Amino acid sequence: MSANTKPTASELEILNILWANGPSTVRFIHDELVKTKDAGYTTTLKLMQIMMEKQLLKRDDSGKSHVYTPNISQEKTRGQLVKRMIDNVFNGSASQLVMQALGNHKANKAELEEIRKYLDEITKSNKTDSKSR
Amino acid sequence: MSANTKPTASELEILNILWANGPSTVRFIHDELVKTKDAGYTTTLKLMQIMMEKQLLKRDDSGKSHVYTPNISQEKTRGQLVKRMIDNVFNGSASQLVMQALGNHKANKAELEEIRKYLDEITKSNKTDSKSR
DNA sequence: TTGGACTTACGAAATTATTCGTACGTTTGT
DNA sequence: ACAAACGTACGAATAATTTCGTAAGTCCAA
Repeated sequence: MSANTKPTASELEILNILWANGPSTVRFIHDELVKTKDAGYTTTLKLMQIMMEKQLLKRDDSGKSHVYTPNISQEKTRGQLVKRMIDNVFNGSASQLVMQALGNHKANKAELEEIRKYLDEITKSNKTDSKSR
Repeated sequence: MSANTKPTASELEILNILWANGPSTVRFIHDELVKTKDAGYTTTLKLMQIMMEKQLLKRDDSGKSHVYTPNISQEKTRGQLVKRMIDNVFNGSASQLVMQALGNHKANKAELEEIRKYLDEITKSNKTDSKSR
């Protein structure tokens, strides 16, 4: 199902806006984009057309302005990108990545608690399931 | 000091080999690379020459074969890449990344323990230091 | 000493990603 | 009705990355 191409950096910017705001026109996306970077309108348009071809986006072209929707989920995309990073940068060790992320960023107390809770859940389901990986 | 260019995917492969094995010749790097992908020898050579220009590598060209050394640390590079991913993919939330990484990968018990220990350390130093970030 | 194996240097092709100009159609306000 | 505003399509320039062919130097064994 759906697309399997890795989004480029620019494509990811567009996807982020779509995931945050729901289905949008090129105009809307572009107005969001120029808040943080320079870009011509047709550049944004072209990018989104290419993303259509790659099946990263779907669109409804029944109205005057076309309305675009992501064709890949944020969740799945994040998973792919994280996996790639674990493989390419951390030699396959997720925990190395985790510790790098924690050490780097100085998470606040609430975040740390959230992570600990999550860790407890995983540990629990690991205990019942004797064959850990 | 040192380089600030972001290594490309191919460059990262080379850096990984160097970080794992220490200073190496093009021949050694290339032999490692072809274990996992197709590549011509001069392609590897050229890549490493370009990495020299970008100051990602240093080299000793006193001997017959030049010996290359990374000019950026694995630690620092990992930090940059993780930061970029947190900003671009996880809207600045390190804990989101952490949980994605943990949920994804099914870390084993030893890894989880390691992470928990690390978490404890951070929590402790957070407690003494009243102003958490 | 000479030829083969090995090396570096480097230009340039191939590939991929990004940017933009221009043409052209539709809508809208006057 | 018509011009300005706005929208899409699309070819092509530019830029960045990756690949490779070819030339030329060095080393060493026969």
